[in-house]
Amino acid sequence: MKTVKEGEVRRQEILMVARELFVTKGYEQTTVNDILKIVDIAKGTFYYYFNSKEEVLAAIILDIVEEGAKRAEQILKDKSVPLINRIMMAIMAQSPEFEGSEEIRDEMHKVDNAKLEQLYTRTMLKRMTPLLEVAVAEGVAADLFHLDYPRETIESILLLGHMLFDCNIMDWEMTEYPAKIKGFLANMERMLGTRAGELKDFLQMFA
Amino acid sequence: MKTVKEGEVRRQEILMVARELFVTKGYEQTTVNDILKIVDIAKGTFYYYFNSKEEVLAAIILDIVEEGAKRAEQILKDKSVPLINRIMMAIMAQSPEFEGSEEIRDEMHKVDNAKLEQLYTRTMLKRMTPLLEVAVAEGVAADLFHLDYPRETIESILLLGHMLFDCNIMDWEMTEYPAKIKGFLANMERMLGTRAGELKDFLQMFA
DNA sequence: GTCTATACAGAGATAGAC
DNA sequence: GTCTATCTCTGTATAGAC
Repeated sequence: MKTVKEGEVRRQEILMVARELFVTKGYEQTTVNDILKIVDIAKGTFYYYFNSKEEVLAAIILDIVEEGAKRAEQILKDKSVPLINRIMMAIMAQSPEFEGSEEIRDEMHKVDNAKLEQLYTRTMLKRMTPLLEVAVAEGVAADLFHLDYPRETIESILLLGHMLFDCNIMDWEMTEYPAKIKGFLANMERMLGTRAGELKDFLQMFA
Repeated sequence: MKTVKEGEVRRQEILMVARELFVTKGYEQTTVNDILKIVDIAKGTFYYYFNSKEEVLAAIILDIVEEGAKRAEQILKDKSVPLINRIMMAIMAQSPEFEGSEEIRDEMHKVDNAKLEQLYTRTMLKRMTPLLEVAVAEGVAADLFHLDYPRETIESILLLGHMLFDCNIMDWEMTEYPAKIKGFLANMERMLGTRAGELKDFLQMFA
């Protein structure tokens, strides 16, 4: 049966279904046929809209990163919160939550999804670095931060935060996380060149 | 034509050929049939030795990481060199060189090899962390380093060094590298809690 | 234990008709 | 825009030779 739809509608349908499947079954475990069955289209239609399964992945990741960046942006502009806390919260909030469901995020990283992870890291760094550059510049101007390589430091912090909050690259036990988070915060402080302990109230959340 | 070889010999043959192909053509672009043609065996033989193409990849990466760790170990035990320099050199030397050929390493990262990269990172961290833990403990005992989360800090340094020296995750221009390396060194110093400038002679190499 | 040969299911991707 | 048919590749599973 042939049902014709307007291009953008069809495209969004494919993206929605694919995202749901990638996130629940994993990227590699999801076949193009799985997607076809649910969207109820033929293979040729799929490849009319996307050149490859990977292109679908890239589009989805762009959406996910954009959603995270929007949350981070909101947090960073609330000047009533101390700067260093805003930065930390922005990094945490940027992590994909998928409508608040933690279970789905866990699924995302349980499975073997090297491609998804790598593409996500790359895209996220590109999108988030400029946001944090502004925030760090604010801290430098206010004499809160003291550092010589802001751009490199931001990239490092984002990368480490990603490994910590989003990534399955280290197979840590739940019990190890408090130490990992405290270590991350301590090193973030040192790299930014803040007076030590500036983040103390934050640290107590993980004590 | 049937040539019988002792198991370990055949296994090594497959690994050698696969490594060459993965590195020159990329993991995804290399088919099992490519390997078969060169080793001159049947498909059944390949799957007699390995359960999957990915299992071959894991074996190769284990070898590569082991070679890097051996180089790092050598460097770390030469007590005539200042500790912080040894650590920096070990991190650089650990990076896969494949018999000294930089071209091949470039190939390795040019292609789309998420699985190879991720598995490498994981394996490398597992192997290298204990080595650096010893070195950092040496520094702490000598009152050179001052840090509260040695393990987390080592993981961070290795991860960042990997991103810098081995990884194609950031698409940096050649001209950006000096700043990236200097930034990395500065942050490494800060995380380890050395007196600033301890690495100054090292930094001049990239000035 | 080691190897060949081959057939086959299911994956991603393409070509061309409508 | 959509479809069907077809291609290549991975990986499984044979049956059997030495």
